[in-house]
Amino acid sequence: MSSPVDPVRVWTALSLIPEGKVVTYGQLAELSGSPRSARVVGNILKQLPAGSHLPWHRVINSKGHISFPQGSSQYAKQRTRLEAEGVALVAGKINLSLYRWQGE
DNA sequence: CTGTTGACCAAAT
DNA sequence: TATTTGGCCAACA
Repeated sequence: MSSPVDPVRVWTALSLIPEGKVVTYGQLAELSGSPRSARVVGNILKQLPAGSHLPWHRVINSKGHISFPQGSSQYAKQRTRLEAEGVALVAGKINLSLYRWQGE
């Protein structure tokens, strides 16, 4: 029994992530009601309009890394936004046990 | 229809 | 500890 991924639920869950906290793609998938759809969530984020106010930068992968190639403008953007809200990267990596959002 | 791809993940090697 | 492998789901050719 598989439920399709509803982009609206992803956007909603995303909007609830507090400043200074992060979630993984897999976690956002389960918060959206589709526990096995981490990759699909990534695709949905990719398709967000440029002007979106949603905190897409608070989503990282399970290793604590930003899922963009280092040196890309997107990587720089995400990193800058994270650090601006107090999320530190040590050796390019975020400490999940410290910054991961524990849900509501 | 089959095969490939991807802002992913966890287990096995 | 580092890589590879297999699984996942949706979109696309």
